[in-house]
Amino acid sequence: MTDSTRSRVKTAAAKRQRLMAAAAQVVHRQGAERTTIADIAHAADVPVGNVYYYFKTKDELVAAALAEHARQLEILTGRLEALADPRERLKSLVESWVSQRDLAARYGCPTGTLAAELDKRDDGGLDVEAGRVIRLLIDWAERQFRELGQPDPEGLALTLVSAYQGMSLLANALRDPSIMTRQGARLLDWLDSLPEAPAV
Amino acid sequence: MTDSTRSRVKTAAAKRQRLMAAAAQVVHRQGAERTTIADIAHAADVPVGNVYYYFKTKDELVAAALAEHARQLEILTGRLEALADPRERLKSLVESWVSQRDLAARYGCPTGTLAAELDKRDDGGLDVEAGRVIRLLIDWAERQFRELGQPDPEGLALTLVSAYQGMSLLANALRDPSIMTRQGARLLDWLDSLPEAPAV
DNA sequence: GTCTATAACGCGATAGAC
DNA sequence: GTCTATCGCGTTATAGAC
Repeated sequence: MTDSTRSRVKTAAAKRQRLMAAAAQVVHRQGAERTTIADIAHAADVPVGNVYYYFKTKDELVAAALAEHARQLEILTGRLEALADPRERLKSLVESWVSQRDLAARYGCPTGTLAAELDKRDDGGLDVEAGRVIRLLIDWAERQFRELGQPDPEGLALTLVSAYQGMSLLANALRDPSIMTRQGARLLDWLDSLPEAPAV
Repeated sequence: MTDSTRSRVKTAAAKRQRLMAAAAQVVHRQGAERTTIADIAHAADVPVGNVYYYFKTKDELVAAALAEHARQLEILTGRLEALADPRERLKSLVESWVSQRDLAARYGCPTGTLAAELDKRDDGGLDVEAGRVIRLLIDWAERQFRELGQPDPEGLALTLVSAYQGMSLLANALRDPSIMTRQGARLLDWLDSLPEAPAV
């Protein structure tokens, strides 16, 4: 590979990455259906017609947005692993949700709203892909509850993520960020109330 | 008003009602954006071009779908008022959610998914209207918690509706109706655990 | 590899015959 | 009051110049 080739590849990869990030952001704000290729191209500062060189269809761009959300989630959980106590990891997760309250009140949870939208389709497997991204979060939470020695860690993980999706949707529908703060506080109390090693 | 006029009016009103019910159903399944006027007209068995006689724009049809959901909600809560104990009313509400688990797993909560979709717009006031329908449910639940003598009835109502929206979204995203059953059971336990008249 | 011009299509909305 | 034919627009996707 020559230098010029490498530089061209690097530019192409960078453009592709810019398009992925732009797709994630614009789709979060406008929804997949209302977002046009031109919207994403403009946000990524890439010529409109050129987008098809990187993504053959619009659905591929939506899939890219999902992958970008999955990447962001992995970055977040990766940071949380630095904490020694799984309970602290979970509480820190809740706190990061609350810190995003203004964004959630305006556009909802990026993955949750996208999953809901894609589930209205009968074609393609994009809806299944969205479910997989949400599963990543549930599975991570389940591992934390298991480490805490909780019975039914999957049920607890489901409850936690369900609470997050619910409070995001309500904060969004009622345009009220304080819902995130108030319900987040309830979740923190709940996590604190769980016994360290419950009787079996 | 002559007999013939009344009969014409009655037919027109009936057609309008059919269109409202069809809009609610089709929009729930396909989402507002993917639903075309033709889809609704076909479901209501009304000639396609004739729809505009009853609803001037597509947005008016979406608003009609929201109104239909509000009407269904009032029918449900009206039935629950027959129960003497507010705790039983709330538990019965949860049970009705669980009984709709297959529909929720396929298309989510009708009002919640529609609200999330409409909140992606910056125009019109349809998103605010969707928030109002969700508020109806929260306010009703709040009255029940207040009758139960609970402190912070609004917070409890928010938690309950939030849990419903969250479990509906997860059941939908993961295509798993058993999530409604399991999280519904948790909600019933929670309602049972609330003291009748807590210390002030 | 990059970008422009345009084809092909589906949709909401309207005009006007019945 | 009812319905059909059609316009105009915005969109995805492609063909092909550079």
